[in-house]
Amino acid sequence: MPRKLSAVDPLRLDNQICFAVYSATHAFNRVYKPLLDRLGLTYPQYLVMLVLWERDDVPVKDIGEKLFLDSGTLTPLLKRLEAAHLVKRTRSSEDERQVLIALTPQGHALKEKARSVPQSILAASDCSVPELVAMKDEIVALRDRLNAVIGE
Amino acid sequence: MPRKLSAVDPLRLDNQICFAVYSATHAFNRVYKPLLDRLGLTYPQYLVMLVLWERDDVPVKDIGEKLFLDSGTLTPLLKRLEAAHLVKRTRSSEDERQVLIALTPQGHALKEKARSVPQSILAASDCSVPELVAMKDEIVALRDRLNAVIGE
DNA sequence: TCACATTTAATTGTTCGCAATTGAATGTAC
DNA sequence: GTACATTCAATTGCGAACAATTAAATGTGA
Repeated sequence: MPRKLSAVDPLRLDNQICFAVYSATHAFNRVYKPLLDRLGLTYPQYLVMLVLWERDDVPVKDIGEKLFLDSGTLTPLLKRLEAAHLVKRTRSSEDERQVLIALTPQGHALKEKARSVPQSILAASDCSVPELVAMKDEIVALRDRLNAVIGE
Repeated sequence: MPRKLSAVDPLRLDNQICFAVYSATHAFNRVYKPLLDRLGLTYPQYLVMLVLWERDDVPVKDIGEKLFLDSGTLTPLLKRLEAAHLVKRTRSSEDERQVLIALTPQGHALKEKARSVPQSILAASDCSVPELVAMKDEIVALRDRLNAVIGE
């Protein structure tokens, strides 16, 4: 007995892993929204803050490499973070092409308010930590294989 | 011997499954770009066409429910598809609140040109079909759990 | 040294994505 | 059958995301 044709149709929406990933991204965004509203951040801004909380006083390029974003996205985003008094943008004196991004005291302080975010997300995902870690590793591996192809 | 602190820091970028998903979405987008350029479509437009190739003459709302997008996103996107002569937008006579989206002959014909896309993506992902299907199912399950929380 | 390439951010223009609002059509309660 | 609520698409405004270009600073080779 042949399985349903739809189960193997390569153009069927439900068979696309890319759509699974795409729609999961938006689902995450919607879960994050109320949590990040309290911090006054959007999700991409939150990602930039995660990078800076690990290490700040870094050039825009470094942030871009970690987040896979370019200056066309980051420049206006960082200006908004600066307008919110969370970061300071300073042109490097050693290499005047670079703009260094440093946290303000408020930017540092916001980390404390952000500590509760990951566990809220964990609760919403309704999934064990080991399961999530395994999924994350698989998705990162897939992403890296895709990115490898782009470079060709 | 304790494992590295960074391995369990919940605010560390590399520990965030949401960032894995977010960055994988962008990686997919970049792989799709050259393929979809040949069809004259963006990735979200391609998703809409996938929906319509399964069944057309459907209201905007139905497309939105399948793709988790609202009219604020779809209305301008569908107008661009109409300007490209791929779809026709007609207000329903039975319920004048609805706008029905139907494929034009060119819209139908584009499906043939799109058939090669999925296998190019499969090749780029450098992954077996069963592995991809398993990942897709896990991600969809996670997405649905996240979406369930949003409705609360 | 001087021409040339490379690096880095910023800018411009187009397309998503969504919240909030609007306005018209439809459904429901009384 | 008239208020009232609901549904549906469109609109507005803002923040990404990215391609393409620009401009300034730096590096390199002859």
